[in-house]
Amino acid sequence: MNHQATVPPLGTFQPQDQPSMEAIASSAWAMLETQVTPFTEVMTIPGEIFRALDAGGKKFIARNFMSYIGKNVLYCRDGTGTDRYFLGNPRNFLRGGGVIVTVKGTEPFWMIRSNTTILEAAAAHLGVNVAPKEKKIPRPPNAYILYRKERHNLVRDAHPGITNNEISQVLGAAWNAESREVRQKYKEMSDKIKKALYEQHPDYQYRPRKPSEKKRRGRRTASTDEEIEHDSDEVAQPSSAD
DNA sequence: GTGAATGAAAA
DNA sequence: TTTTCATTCAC
Repeated sequence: MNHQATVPPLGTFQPQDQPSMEAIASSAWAMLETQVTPFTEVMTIPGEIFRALDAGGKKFIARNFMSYIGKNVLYCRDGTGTDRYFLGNPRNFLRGGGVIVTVKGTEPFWMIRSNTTILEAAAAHLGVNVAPKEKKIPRPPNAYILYRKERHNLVRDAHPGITNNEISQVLGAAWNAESREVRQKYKEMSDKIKKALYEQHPDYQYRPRKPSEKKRRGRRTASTDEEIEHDSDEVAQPSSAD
């Protein structure tokens, strides 16, 4: 408001109202220690407190906790949205679909695997924007698909109640019975469409998913009887249970 | 999500 | 050689 003519003593100013780092660390530990029970494996640290700690303070807290659980510990930011950090053995972060994400130059953070991709989570962690993922470009239709598409409605109207599967059977037979010229005509159409697609999307590339990751379209063949490879992404979740 | 046909492209 | 997927939409 108004500036008084108060003159602070020169050269003698000291931030008396600033608690020392040691004081912060020890009071932080005093508070966190209340979480410790004989079964505690992971400690939760409010973001505010975590940030008030410097490297030495964090080390101090970590050592104290280590002496309790007798295991190495790791700081991990909660990547699921809550402003808090976890401190515990890495194993405890890897259960129930949890993963530890590390981004070069930053502290690791923990998150539960969900619809959010690791890249998106990492971007959020860094407060950085990620280029919106480009929409998937559909495969160009082949000659038969074009043929079927063109006649689909005709067959429909001519056969009330007919199913799409039956339409496929009808048009599949019709296609095979079609003259070479006619089939060639559709082939050229599909080639034109394909060519146009490659001009619009020079980088386009057909990328079928691996033998079904999720939506396996049942194809049963002698060689399909093998057991499907299991995704063994071991992940963990901050859990004291063991 | 699956099925039912055909065929291109990839693994 | 085997698998996905592009079209369609009832189931």
